[in-house]
Amino acid sequence: MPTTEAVVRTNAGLAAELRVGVMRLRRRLALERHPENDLSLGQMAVLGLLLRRGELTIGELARLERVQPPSMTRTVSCLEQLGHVARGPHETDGRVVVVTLTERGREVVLADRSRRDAWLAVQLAHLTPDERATLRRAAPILDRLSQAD
Amino acid sequence: MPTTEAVVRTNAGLAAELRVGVMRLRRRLALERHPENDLSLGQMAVLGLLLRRGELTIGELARLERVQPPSMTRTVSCLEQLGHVARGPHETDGRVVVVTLTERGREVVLADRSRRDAWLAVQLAHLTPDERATLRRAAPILDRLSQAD
DNA sequence: TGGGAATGCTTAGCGGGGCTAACGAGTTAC
DNA sequence: GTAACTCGTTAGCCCCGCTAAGCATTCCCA
Repeated sequence: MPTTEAVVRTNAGLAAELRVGVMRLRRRLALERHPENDLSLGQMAVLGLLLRRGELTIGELARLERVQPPSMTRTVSCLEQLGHVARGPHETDGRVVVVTLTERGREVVLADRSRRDAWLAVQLAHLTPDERATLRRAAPILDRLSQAD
Repeated sequence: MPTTEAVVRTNAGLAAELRVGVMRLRRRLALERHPENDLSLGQMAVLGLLLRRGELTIGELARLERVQPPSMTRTVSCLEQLGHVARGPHETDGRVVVVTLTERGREVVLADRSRRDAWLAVQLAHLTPDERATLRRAAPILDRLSQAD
């Protein structure tokens, strides 16, 4: 029976470990919803993108989150119903829908994010500086991996 | 507008980056289902546990995956229907259900895992040795984070 | 300039997989 | 013997991926 350390020395072993770790951590993060807020992980991600990059189309949001358009349509519709986001027409292209953050959405995402990340930030504070440094380097790599073909 | 690097210097910023990265990578990994196999991420995780640790009860599986019992009941039922797993009685405690890997389940999980992790392993091979080393160190930290309260 | 191809979004519907609430069967403690 | 607890299940909710198919709109080209 190989130990975890030995298994992780191969790429396949590292792949398996990463898969399980990523899966479990996401599950844990999804759980961290405050009763008073009703933003899901996917909604958070979209509001975060709009906050950082200004208005975006449905298609751009879908590509950035690596999701199929129908999935993004649904998320945006939900956010629109909540009043956090507004749909608008494109200046020149009648097919395109432009999504913008409403003022209320801006407030909500900032407040919500700080609450939501509070749990994880606390856990991070319990790690050693070395471990935090590892995660700092790992985070962008994970994101890049998710964008690979 | 702060750059990503600056944001990640704080624990809250790192938390946000990790959240997004983990979310996206899990999505990407869940997508990597081969048409010929019908094992989902959750099913893989359970079969992997049984492969490594032998027979386990529903409750043990739920605790190990950090899932509520009803969720594990459903996953195990599905695996049982597929013939990859068998439910059995506990020796002394009539309440407990013991789950074991069938011979077929054993074969399937090994074949499936290698196919499933193939994509990720290829991506890992494209990274620099330094980046791979970072992920090797990060993987167990992610898993530990997922187990925190 | 008219018409087919391409593009952007939506609708409909499927499935995985989390959760809580409530309950029955079995066990334990008193 | 009975009350309290524990394990697993059922029922039902929600999130959030996906594909297939359809409707506008735009683009391109004969």
